[in-house]
Amino acid sequence: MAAYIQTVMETRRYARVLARLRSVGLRPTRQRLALARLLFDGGDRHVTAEQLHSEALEANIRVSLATIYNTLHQFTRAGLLREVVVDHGRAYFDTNTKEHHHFLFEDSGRLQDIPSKGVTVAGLPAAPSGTTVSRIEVIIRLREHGSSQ
Amino acid sequence: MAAYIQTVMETRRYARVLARLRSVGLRPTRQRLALARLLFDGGDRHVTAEQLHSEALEANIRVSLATIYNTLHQFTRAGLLREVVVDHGRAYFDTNTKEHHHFLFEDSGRLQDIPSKGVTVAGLPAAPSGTTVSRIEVIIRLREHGSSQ
DNA sequence: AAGTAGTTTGGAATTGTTCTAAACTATTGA
DNA sequence: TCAATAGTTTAGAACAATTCCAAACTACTT
Repeated sequence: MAAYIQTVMETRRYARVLARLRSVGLRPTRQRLALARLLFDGGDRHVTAEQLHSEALEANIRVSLATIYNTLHQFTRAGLLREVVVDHGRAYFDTNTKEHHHFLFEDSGRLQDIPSKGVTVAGLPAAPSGTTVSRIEVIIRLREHGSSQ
Repeated sequence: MAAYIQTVMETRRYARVLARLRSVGLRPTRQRLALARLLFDGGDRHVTAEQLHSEALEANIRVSLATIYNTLHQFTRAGLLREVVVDHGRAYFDTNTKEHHHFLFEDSGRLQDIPSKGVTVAGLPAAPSGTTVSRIEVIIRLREHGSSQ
């Protein structure tokens, strides 16, 4: 019985991802489905390409790094992911696409979400003419105590 | 007379940079003095290593790219510059070290200062225990109208 | 089942940056 | 003023993250 429910949920989850991919014009290939599962089953995450690649290999999903990059960018374009830039040299992809901000632990490079709820940025000048604001990003850089910084 | 004043100002500027370098334990070498002049004579700027390198070569200052990188980092450590991360793959160095935020023109990658004066970020949760805020960064990403984005 | 258009892949290429070891130069102190 | 020495600069190699490429593969259509 529990197993049955499990299966139903599986199927539903599968159907959802599948529909999502289709709706943005991406074929639901083996690789994309597997990566979508790694990315979206479970809470919000911040991953790098390398991280996702290792995870995939550990889970016995054979994917090339090139495909990881392709997929991350396609998902980002499709609005399933959001790219966060806090470290030149390394791109993070955030599975939380809702408006929110970040704590950045400078020592480890780790990111933590700050829900946008309640956070307000006031007193900003208007966007220069000819432009529109595409996003406001607030990053709070943190230093760990007692570390050699 | 004008020429004389010019010379005095030159000398003063030189003395200032020189003292500044000395005070942070950096020898005032030919290269560092020349780069300091390129960086700090004139208003606030956002430069990449490559940009500064080209400028130096154009101004007939023979410096290697390695030295550009060394110098930019040393100046940053000394508090003469501030590093801004908005683009993975490219490091920007900002000659404005006062607290302030940035407009980022997404299409061109150009940065523009927003004076911190008047800008307030409210409603942020406290820093996680064991950490202190080292800096709050606000980046307003702009999309240019009529461009192919 | 075959055709075709979209995907995936390994490996090469590219880009920005750091490293290295040798040559050079500012500073110190005799 | 000169030599010693400690800090700098440099070209080029090495590196890391990412993109490009052209060939092999696979999902979808008919």
